[in-house]
Amino acid sequence: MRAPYGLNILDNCLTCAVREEHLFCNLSIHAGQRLNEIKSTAVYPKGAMLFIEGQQPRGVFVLCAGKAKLSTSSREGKTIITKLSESGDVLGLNAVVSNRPYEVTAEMMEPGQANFIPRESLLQFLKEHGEVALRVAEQLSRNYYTAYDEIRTLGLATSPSEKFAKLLLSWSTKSSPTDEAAQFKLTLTHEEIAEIIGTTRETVSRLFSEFKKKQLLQLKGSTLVIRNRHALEKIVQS
Amino acid sequence: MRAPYGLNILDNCLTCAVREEHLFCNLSIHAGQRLNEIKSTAVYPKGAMLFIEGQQPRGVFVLCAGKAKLSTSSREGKTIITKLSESGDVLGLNAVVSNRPYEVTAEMMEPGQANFIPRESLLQFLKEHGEVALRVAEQLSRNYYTAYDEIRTLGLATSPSEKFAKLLLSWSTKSSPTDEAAQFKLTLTHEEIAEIIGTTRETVSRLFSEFKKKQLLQLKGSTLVIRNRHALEKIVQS
DNA sequence: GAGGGCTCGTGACCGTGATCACAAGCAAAA
DNA sequence: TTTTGCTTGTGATCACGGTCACGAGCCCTC
Repeated sequence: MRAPYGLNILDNCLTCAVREEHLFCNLSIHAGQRLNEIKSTAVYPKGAMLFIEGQQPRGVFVLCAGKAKLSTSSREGKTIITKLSESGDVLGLNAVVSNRPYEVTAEMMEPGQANFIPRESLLQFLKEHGEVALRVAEQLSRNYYTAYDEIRTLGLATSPSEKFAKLLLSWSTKSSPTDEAAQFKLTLTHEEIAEIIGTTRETVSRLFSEFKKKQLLQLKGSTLVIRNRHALEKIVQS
Repeated sequence: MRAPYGLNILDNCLTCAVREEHLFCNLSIHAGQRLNEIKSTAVYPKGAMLFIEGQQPRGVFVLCAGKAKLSTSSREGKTIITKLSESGDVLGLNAVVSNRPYEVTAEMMEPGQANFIPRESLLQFLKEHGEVALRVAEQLSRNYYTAYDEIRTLGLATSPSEKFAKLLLSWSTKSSPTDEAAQFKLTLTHEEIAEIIGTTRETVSRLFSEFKKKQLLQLKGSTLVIRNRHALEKIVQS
C-alpha cells in the first residue's frame, strides 16, 4: 500500500508496535475495538499543520510516523518550540479534555501519519471506559511535568550556554542513555534550536563554535558527537 | 471552635462554600461521604511548608483558608514563584497522580487551613469513582494551561516591563473583571514579584517608579490602583 | 526610645546577548 | 551553467538589565 509523499501507510498504528507505555496501549479488547471504530488515519506531508494555536479543539492526533514540532508564537512573531513529538505521542489532548483552544501549533517536520480521534467521540469513549480516563489523567500529568521542566529551563537557567548544554544532554541521553560519547543526527536548523532555548540564531551559531573549540562536541556532516559529556553537565548544574 | 494561629477552624471545607467549580464539588452523595472519610484537616501557620520540591508525594492538599505560594528553585538559589494558590485549590495533584516527586514547594503565605488526602486513599477513591477521575483529568488539564501560560510569559515576553504589566493586568482582572480603574491590595514584596516575573528586586523597584511616573498606576498605602489599563495592555501586546 | 531585621529606593558600573549587516556555503531549481 | 533561496559564520555596536553598594524607611520586640 502506497501513500502520497513516498510513505508507506502503516496498517494500524494504534497497536503500539513501537513502545508499550503509550496512552492507548494495552487496553481491554473491547476498549481497543471501540477505539478503532472512532479513529481515522491520514498521511501528512512535511510542513503540514495538524492544528494551529488558538483553534477550537477538533480532536486528538496520535502520531504514528514522522516527527512534529509543537510551537507557540507571540504577536510580534517571536516563536518558541515547546516540544518535539515522535511516533506514539498524543497531540492535542489537553485542549480536547478541557475544551479550550489548542495552546500550540503542531507542524510535521517530515512526512508522517497520524490517527485522528474526534473530540466528542473521545470524550464519550472516556466516559464509557473509566479506566482509560485515569490513564488520560496520567498522560496529562506527564504533559504537565514536561511543561514544568520547560518553565524551570526558561525561568531558572541564566545563560544561553546553559540551556544549550541542557538541550544537548537531553538529546544525547535519548540516543544513548549510558554511553559517555553519544552521537546522533542533527536535523534541526540553528534557527529552530534558537527557538527551543529561547535565544537568537546568531547566538546558537556562536555557541556551536565555542563548544567545538572547547572540545565539547564535534560535527561530522549532520552527525553531532558529544565529546565531553561531563563538562556539559558541569555547565548545566541546575 | 478556636484553632492555633488565631484562626477559626472551618467545619468542613470540602463542601465548597466559596466556589462551585472546584475539583471535589458537586460529587454524588456516596462519593462525598467517602471523601470525607479519607480526608483529614489541619491548620498551618504563616511560612509552613505543605510539601517541598523533590519530596515523594504523600498526598494532596485542598486549601480551605489562607493563601499559599508555589515555587521552584535552582541549586544556585534562584527561585521562581509559579503560582499563588487560594482557597479551593488542590495542591500536589500532579505529583500524586503520576507518582513523581512534588515538582514545587508549597508554602503558606498567611495562616490557613487545608484538607489532606493521602495518596493511596485518593488513588483508590479515583478507581472506585471513574466520574471523578475525569474531573481530575480536567483539573490536570487546567494546571497544564496555567503552566503553559507561564511558558509563554517566560519564553516570549522580552522585557521585564512587559511581564510586569502582564502581572498587573492579571491581578486587576481578577479583582474587578470589568472595571477600567481596578484596585486591589498588594500583599507581595518586591522580591516576591521579582520571583514571579523572573527578574531582580531592584528591577521591580525601578518598574514601580517608572510606572508611577507614567501614570500607569498609583499606590495608596498597600492598595494598588490601576490608572491606565489601556496603556498597560499596549505594553503587553503578546 | 533604642535596637535589629526586614523592605524599599536609587545610583554606578559593566557584561552579555540582541540587533544589524554582510559574506560565504550549499542545495535545488531554472 | 546561472539563479534563487535558505542556512551558517562572524564582526561591530549598543542598550538593557544584573550586580553591588549604600542609605532610608518601617515595624516589631525588648
